[in-house]
Amino acid sequence: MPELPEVETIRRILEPALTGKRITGITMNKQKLRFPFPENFKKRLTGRTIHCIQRRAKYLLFYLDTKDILVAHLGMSGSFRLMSKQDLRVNAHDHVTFMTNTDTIVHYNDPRRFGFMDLVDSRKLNCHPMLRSLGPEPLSEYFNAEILINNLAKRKGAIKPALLDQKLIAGIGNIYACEALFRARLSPRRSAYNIRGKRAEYLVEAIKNVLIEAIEAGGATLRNHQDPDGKIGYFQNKFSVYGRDGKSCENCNCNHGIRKIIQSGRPTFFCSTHQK
DNA sequence: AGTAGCGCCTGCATGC
DNA sequence: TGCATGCAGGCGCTAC
Repeated sequence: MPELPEVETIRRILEPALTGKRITGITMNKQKLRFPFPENFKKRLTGRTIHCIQRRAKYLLFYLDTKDILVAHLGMSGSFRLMSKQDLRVNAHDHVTFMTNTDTIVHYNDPRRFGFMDLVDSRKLNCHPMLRSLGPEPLSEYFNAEILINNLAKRKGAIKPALLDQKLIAGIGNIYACEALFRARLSPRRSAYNIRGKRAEYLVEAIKNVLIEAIEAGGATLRNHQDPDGKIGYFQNKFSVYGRDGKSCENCNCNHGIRKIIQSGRPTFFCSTHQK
């Protein structure tokens, strides 16, 4: 599923359901997802208690009572599903199942297997290859106009692909890049280094606001994905541009409406009248 | 050194 | 109906 708001939504559902619970068994029916599972995956997790669940960018971090952290990334199609033991049913693409010392079990489902799981020593979390070059968390105080301007200064290309670069800002994906640029009234084709001063301030505000609103809505649900508790988010109903090509722009009376273009091989949706 | 393109996978919508 | 094609919320690797 997952951009930052969707991963945060999942975290908020899993945390109360799993905190303090002990993993009593693990079932896996694939050797690897995107990458092989780490050595002794089952052994290192079985018997461990989950202390808390945090998030960094689009990664879920399960802190255990050992020094290990279970790092999980959902790729394009990963999801978690909470169930009780009496309803235990394995669906297609349930690749990992966690049993606990309570009635709670968790399935990790991922049809495309672009996600992955790893175990990392908590003291070395920031050295993990997938985490060490991540840029600032957009909802933290460390993400502000000054930082954004700095990070964009050396970028030659357009702003929209730059927003997808996790080294510059962590957690934004294709939907929220499009939505944030619409809110900031900035063209996705504008040069990244050209965003300074007020424009950078508007963009920072737009990014923070769209992410916060999406989290409050329980994330966006596309293609029948479900949250761990079986519910769906509804932010997809509040998209201003994503997937709305050919429709009219809510903020102007232009004739062209919302357009779809391809940037760096990925679709971008915008209104060329509203966004400059 | 920064950036575009490709590949990894499956499921779904579309069009013939 | 059946099949081929294109497309999808991510990201690392490669080649320029």
